[in-house]
Amino acid sequence: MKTRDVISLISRIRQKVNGFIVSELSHSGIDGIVVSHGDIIYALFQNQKMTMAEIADKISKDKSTVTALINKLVRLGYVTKERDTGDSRVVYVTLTSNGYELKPIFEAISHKVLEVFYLNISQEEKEELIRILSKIDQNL
Amino acid sequence: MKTRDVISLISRIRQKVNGFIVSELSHSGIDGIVVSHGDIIYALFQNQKMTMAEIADKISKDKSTVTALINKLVRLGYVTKERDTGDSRVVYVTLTSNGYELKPIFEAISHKVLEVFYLNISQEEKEELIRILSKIDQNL
DNA sequence: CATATATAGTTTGACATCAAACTAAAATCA
DNA sequence: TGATTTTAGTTTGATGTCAAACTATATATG
Repeated sequence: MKTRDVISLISRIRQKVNGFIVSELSHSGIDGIVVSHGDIIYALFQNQKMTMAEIADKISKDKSTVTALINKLVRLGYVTKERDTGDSRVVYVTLTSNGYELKPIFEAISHKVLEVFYLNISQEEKEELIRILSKIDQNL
Repeated sequence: MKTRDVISLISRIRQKVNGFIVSELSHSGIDGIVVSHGDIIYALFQNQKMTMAEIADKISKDKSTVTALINKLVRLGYVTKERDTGDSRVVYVTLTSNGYELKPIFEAISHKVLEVFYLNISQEEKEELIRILSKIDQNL
């Protein structure tokens, strides 16, 4: 019984975290963005310039999904697309200044989420959790 | 770093498990069903007769989502809907015989998923994992 | 009792998501 | 070099998902 429970538990936690993040974004006046958009922006903080394929790989979404997500971020003014001059199949995505301005907000939210997430969880427990989850991740 | 990782880890595991389940269902000749449908059917194995609201609550989905999911399950012949004779707002959902026939298949898949999921995870680790995840679930 | 409020589900519109088909360009290779 | 294959992205169609508006019925309240 516990066994099957662990999967619902994981689903539920993920869903709550996503809800939490979207709600926090909304509180910061950032609307119309879902976690996948956040993942893309987050990835671009670390990698100024990424191709569509790199983004798809990074956020584990289908490339056609990424097309839609990026088009929305373009519409919202957070990123721009430009074709590679050498290989014109390739599209590079970069943050606009509006996009960069999200960084401190994202960091604050990230911090806040983890604060709630890890409330009353000791350092040993955190490490144990990540260790076990990593093993499971590799199993699958 | 590890901190934010744990959330991607959880998302990734959930995604892999979902993919695994859908793939297994497909191997058993059951197509056009996603995990949410599975969750509903699973819930109905334990509770022969449920209202739409009960199902929504059980699988943590919006009631309008449940309307769509149930309509699909009706179309596929796995469940039936009928209105309460007393309170005609209420709709009861029950499994058809076709639906019941899924039970052994679901059990086999559930078993198989957990076998892979928990490969090389000791009993202590399982318990520790569930204990920590339950705390996190309550934090959120 | 009549009006107001609450409740159960459905409908509608928007959007994330995927898979499959498609387009265009690059790389391979014969 | 010309044909084939591979690669990067987009488009299209289907579907799950949610929130908000809506319908219909039941309950509460004056």
